[in-house]
Amino acid sequence: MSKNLTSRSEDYSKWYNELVVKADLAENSAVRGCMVIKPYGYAIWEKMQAELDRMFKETGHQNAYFPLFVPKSLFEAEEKNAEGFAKECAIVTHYRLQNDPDKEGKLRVDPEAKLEEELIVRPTSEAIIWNTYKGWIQSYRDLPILINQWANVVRWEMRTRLFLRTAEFLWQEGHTAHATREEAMNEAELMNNVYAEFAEKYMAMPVIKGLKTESERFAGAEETFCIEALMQDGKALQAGTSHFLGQNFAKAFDVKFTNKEGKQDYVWATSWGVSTRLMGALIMTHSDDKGLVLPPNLAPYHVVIVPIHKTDEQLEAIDELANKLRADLKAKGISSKYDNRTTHRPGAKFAQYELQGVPMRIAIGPKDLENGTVELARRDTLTKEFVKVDELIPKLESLMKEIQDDLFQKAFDYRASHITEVDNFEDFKTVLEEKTGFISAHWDGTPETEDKIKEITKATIRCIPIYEEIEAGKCVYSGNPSKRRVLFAKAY
RNA sequence: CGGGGUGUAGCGUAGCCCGGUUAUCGCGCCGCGUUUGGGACGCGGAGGUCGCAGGUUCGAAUCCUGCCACCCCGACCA
Repeated sequence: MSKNLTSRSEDYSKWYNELVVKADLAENSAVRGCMVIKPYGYAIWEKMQAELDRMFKETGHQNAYFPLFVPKSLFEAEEKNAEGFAKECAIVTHYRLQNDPDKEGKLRVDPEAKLEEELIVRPTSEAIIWNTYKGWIQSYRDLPILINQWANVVRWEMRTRLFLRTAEFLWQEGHTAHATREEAMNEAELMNNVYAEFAEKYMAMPVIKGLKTESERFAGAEETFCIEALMQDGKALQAGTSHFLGQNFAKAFDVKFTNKEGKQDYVWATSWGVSTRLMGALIMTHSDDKGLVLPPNLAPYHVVIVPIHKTDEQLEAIDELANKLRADLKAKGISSKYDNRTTHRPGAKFAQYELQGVPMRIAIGPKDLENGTVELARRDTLTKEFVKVDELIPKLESLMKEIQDDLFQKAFDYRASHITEVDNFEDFKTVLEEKTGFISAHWDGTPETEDKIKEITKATIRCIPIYEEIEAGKCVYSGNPSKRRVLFAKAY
């Protein structure tokens, strides 16, 4: 089933609307490709943030915050980085409005209020952060600096896609400074591993850890680690990146330190980030035709309880049982919601919580009160069973883990069946079109071949997998010698 | 920015080619009643700058021009 996030069909627009709406401001609005994230969608992001933040802190990082605006002179300091982002920047040129003398009741930009120097709305924060680090670092004793920032950034993309590429997005960006090349490289790989662990353990989304080729690398980086995931429609998605920046930014911002030998050296840098794109990844990895399917580890609530009743007395009795169950669940760390609205019928509620992807659902009706049971349904398999009230809590505890594991396994099996080894270009094209997914093929290592393949097939090298057996062969396109296979795919 | 498409109520739409009563239908919304183990039903009701601006015409959702927005395909990208 295709899980195209940008589809406008009624079914899909219904569940995107549950999470998010496109920014829809006044007519003539130039707000383009931005998102309003609704409370339920934001709650999922908050769960992601909480787990990532914990993982960052466990690996020795601290949070800080840097300005939204980057003076143009700072922005352009690191040439490659500036060049990479130049085409997609929002720029502040004025700081004041005034009444328009020609149009009653309208405002215009005050031409007198032009800024001396334009401000770039950050598309990423390396420049402003490294300009700040300059003042913080003199000695190897000041290193390492291990800082993360939660922020919004703006990239004026030519074409936006809901969640995957919005003009403004929320993310975290880590920016670290180190005394040695080796330490910085280790940091970059460490954080890529943190991302991979988060993706697999919390999002139940299997990822491939790898390195980007030179042409896919972050602007200003010497090496880019990444995690690549495969969506249900067979397209690849870059889910996170971690960059070894070498001394590029230190040189651009003149950040030197005195090392143990008393000599001056430039600082070594990394940066790494994941964004609200991960919500798109989550949706496209697990959702089905009924809506979202959330892994328990990221669901805003794990269980929803729906009463079914005819009389007020029955509802009271169900309320009592539900509240007792909720207290027991809370004690076990399982979060729940009790929906005893009388304005909606049970069937409507069932459909709504399926749309929201709540992992487990309990329905309690008069028959259950008689029998001492409840009806338990799981979202991922859409199966239902009756469970004795006494056995419910341990059952839910084990189901939490089971659903989490099953979701991962299902996604893993799908991906495993969509990594295809290919040894000639005809097969390459056929597999790409008909089977989709990742293609593992030999590549001669040149950007020219990479470009050519992209031009012909629209497939790009998603990554050079890190943990894979090395095997020599011949390039699938040029026939030249190849040291190893790399992963190609069509990507979002 | 190039190629294609679409804009009609909160959402999804008919009507447009071939101009002509009060702009169609479904969902949703409001009221009353009956209902409640998978998206309830009946009756009544509210809700519209037909994307915007200009033009043609006795008359424009419909034809013409310009603009804007969105979607798909490129280029760009997390």
